[in-house]
Amino acid sequence: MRITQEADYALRVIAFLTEEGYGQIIEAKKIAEKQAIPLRFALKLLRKLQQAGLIRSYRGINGGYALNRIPQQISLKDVIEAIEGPIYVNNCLCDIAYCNLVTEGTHCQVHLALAKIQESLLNDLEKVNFEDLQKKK
Amino acid sequence: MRITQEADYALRVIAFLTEEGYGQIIEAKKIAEKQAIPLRFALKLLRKLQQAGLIRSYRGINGGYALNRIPQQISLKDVIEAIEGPIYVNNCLCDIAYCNLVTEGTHCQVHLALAKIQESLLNDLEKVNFEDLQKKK
DNA sequence: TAAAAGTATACTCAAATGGTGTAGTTTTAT
DNA sequence: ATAAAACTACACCATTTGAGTATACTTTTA
Repeated sequence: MRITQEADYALRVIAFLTEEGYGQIIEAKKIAEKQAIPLRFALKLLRKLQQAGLIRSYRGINGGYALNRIPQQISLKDVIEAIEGPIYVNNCLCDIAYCNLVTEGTHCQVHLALAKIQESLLNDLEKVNFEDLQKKK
Repeated sequence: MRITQEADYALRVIAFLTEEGYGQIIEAKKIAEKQAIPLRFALKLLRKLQQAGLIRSYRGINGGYALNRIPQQISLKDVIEAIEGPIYVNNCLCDIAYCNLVTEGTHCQVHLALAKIQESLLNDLEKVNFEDLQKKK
């Protein structure tokens, strides 16, 4: 019931890019140092953020990474899912094949309850964007 | 961001004991079979539920397990934490030593936001009890 | 007093997680 | 043109966690 270290790093990377300003290109080395992330690990994680369309990269000298959307349009959920894939509170909600207790095609009461918990969690994660986070500083 | 299979099993065990009725003693073998949990694994998990005070055990012939509280007083959170320990949405919220970005003794904005998410999640998990779950059937 | 239950502890195995290493490719300042 | 500074791709490694199993008990009661 915990996000991974990698997702935590990723959240802080986006927060950092937000601080530096939308449109600013920052090289991986600086990002990694400032956020205390091992460089190679940061590079890998940055690529995932890029593939998810949250940031874009610039190669060559003076290259680096910049936000690809305004901070207001990036939510906690976007970042976590960019790293970990879709969020599911339990296996069964991810793939019903995991559920050995499916009764006539529907979930059991426990899993229906978890589905609601999940929905509310996703909602909460979607509501927080990085512009808000920045403002609070 | 997912509960473990073991916690999922545990939720269903409590739901099952609720169905069977408060005060009913059910042996591990039956619980395991009905919930499709490997027997030895179920035994281990049942002990955790017992140590958390959610169920109690009866040894010897005709022994088994029974709820130790009325279903209304057992929440999803109680069961999950009995198995997995306290719920933390990220490492840093569990132990601030994990956080390499602590600024003047307080959490960074990202971690403050996660703390709120966690609070709301815990709240949701606490609100659902097994009497409610049972009623919905 | 034997059998049917639970208890305790330790082990195994596979997958996930966090992190590295090597060998590229692209871009731009000179 | 070209060298250096960036990103890219992919494969590897070590630890931890998760799921499940094995062995040897203890307790209770028919």
